Order: sequence, then C-alpha cells, then structure tokens
Amino acid sequence: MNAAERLVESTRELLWERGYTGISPKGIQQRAGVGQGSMYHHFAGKRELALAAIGRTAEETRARAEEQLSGTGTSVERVTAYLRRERDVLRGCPIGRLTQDPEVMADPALREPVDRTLAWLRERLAQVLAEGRERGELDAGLDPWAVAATTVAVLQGGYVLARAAASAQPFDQAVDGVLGLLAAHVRP
Amino acid sequence: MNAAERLVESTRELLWERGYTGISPKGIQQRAGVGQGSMYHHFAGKRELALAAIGRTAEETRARAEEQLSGTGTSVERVTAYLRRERDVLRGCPIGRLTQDPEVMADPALREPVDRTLAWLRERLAQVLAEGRERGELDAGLDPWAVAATTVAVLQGGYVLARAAASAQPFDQAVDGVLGLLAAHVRP
DNA sequence: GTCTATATGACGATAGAC
DNA sequence: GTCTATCGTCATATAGAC
Repeated sequence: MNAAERLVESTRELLWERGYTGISPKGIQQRAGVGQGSMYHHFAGKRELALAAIGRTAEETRARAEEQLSGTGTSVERVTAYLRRERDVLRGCPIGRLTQDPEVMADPALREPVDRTLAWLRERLAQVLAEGRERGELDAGLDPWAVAATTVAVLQGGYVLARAAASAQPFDQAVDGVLGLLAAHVRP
Repeated sequence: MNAAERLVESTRELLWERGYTGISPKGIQQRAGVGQGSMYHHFAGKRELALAAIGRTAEETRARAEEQLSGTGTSVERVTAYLRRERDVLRGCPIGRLTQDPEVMADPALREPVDRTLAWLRERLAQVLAEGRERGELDAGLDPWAVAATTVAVLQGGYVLARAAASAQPFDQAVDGVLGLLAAHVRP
C-alpha cells in the first residue's frame, strides 16, 4: 500500500475512534507510518484527508447494507439479516458517530456523505418494507417509512447504549425488541 | 449566579455542543464571563469541571424522564408521553452524545454517570412495560426488557438521524414507527 | 516524493501579586 | 477570589533542501 492509501486508511480508523475534532495530522501520520512532508505532498491538510476518508466509509457502508437488503428471502427476512449482521458493536457506526462532531456538522462538504448515507438507509429499508406489504407478507396498516426510520434509529441508538454499557447486550436487546414487535405484523 | 455556578453551566452547554474532547478551559471561561485565575481557584481543571457538569446533566435527565414515566395513564400512555415530550431534537441528547467521546469513555469517573443514566432509563421503561403486562394492558408475549431497550435506542438513534438530516422529521418518524408497532400489542 | 526546519497560535496548567 | 505573567506541549501548517 502506498503512502496516500495508508494515510486515508489511518484517517478512516482515527475518525471512527475519535471523530474529526479529536484527531490531528500528526496522529494520522504516525499511524500511517508516513512523514509530515509526504502527507502534505499528497493532501492539502486534515480536511482533505477527512473528505477522502469519509467518502470511502460512506460508500462502503451503503454497499455492505445493500448485500443484506438485496438478498434472498421475504421482506422481513432481509431486514432481519441486515439487523443481525455481524457488527463490531462497541466501536459504533463510523458514519453515525460523525453526527456528534461539531466541525463535521458545520462543514457542508464533510456533512454531505453522512446525511446521504443515513437518508439512503432509511429509503432503502422503506422500499424493502413497502415491497413486503405489496406482496402481502406484511399488514397493510404498517407505515414503511416510519418503520424504516425506527429500524435505522434502533441500530444507531443500539450502538449508543452498547458503548455506554461497554457491552453488546443492550444492542442485541434493542434489535430483538424491534424484530419482536415487527413479527406481529407478518401475515400468516 | 456566582462564578462557580456559571462555570458549571457553561461547561454543560459546551459539552452538549462539542463533547469533552472539543472543549477547552479558555472557551469555558469566556462563555461564563469568568477569568482564568477564578476558574482554577474553584476547580482543579477541565476534568473537575466536566465531572460536575456531567453529574448535574445526568441527574436532570433522569428527573425529567421520571416526570412522564411516573405520570397518570396506562403503561403505553406513559411511554408515549415520554417519547413525544417536547425536545430540542437537533441538539441531540446531552448524555448520549458523550458515548462518542473517546476521552469520556476512557475515564471511569466521567463515564459512570453516562452509563448509569442510560441503564436507568432502560430499567425504568422495562418496569413500566412489565406493569402494563401484569395489568393486562399489554400482550403477555411482549418482552419488557427488549422493548425498553428498543425504545431508548429509538430516541438515541432518532437524534442521530435528525442531526444528519438537519431536520426533526426522521426523529418523529422513528417515534411514530415504534409506537405504531407497539399499538398492535395493546389489548382491546 | 520525502525529509527537516521553522512559524504561529491554542491548550492546559502553575505562580504569585493584588 | 480574581488578575496577569509565564511555561512546556501540541496543532496545523509552510518552506526549502535532497
């Protein structure tokens, strides 16, 4: 892996762990094993590195979700596969955590991929749920958009609870809870 | 309000807006309108200020939740009152946001009130739901602990979605979604 | 492309006068 | 109690040699 590539990967890791406000060019260089001059040759500064890093993480996040959501099975089976996918729960969501960073939220270019990824997730889940309703797998009374927002919120909030508790248990409970509630809307 | 009091209040605001990693003694002093010497006379440093500020915010958060959860009405009515309570959605949760701060999570004393508050919320909601089940208001099949975790996660995740979208709409949708799902478990 | 040197300001605190 | 002076370190680059 070349210097530019290592720098972006280090930035991705550090953004995940510490957020934009919590990282420094020096820290990125050290983790990447790249000198100062080299970093400033490839990138204009911390912000340019973050733009590249966040863009890549956003793309990856959408691609991984699409794997489960476009898989086989009923609507509810695909949502379940997405929610129960193996996750590094205590690390949290690398996109969702950026919503808590004041400098990311204040910068339209840094913010855009965060907004877009979470909006896309809600929309994609709403599609899957609407499909399930049309196929008669789910009750007609279910609101796909509301339940989609609930589902994404359970994930994001589950990470918060897990990190606070230093345990994956509350995350798993929250997922169990929403899937249990949803089960009552599956048609026989 | 005296200097010590103003310092704690400024710290509470800044922690909410920027997290522990994102604030500085200087910023706290300026918002409080208090000089450097005065700050270090009343508090040993940034960490001591944060301990006082987080402790107070945690207490207040639990007290405000208890207002709705110990109110009148059925189990589901009280949970609904809590979820639909007026909130400054775009500011997020002053406790939940601290789970994304690496320095808070690394310091047991700073972390404890965060953990305790979110654990208390889950437990209190589970109590309310269990009570509803015992009284026959809710289906016997409902798991109070799982649904409690889901409910708190919907709140915390709702804040994340709202901040990303710069709109309260996804928060409201997520709340509507979980209440809609819960409605199917209310006994006639 | 990568290195070292240098610059400017902020961070987080301590010391001692008033 | 509050003020000003001072301190060592880190943040975020820029400049120019190799």
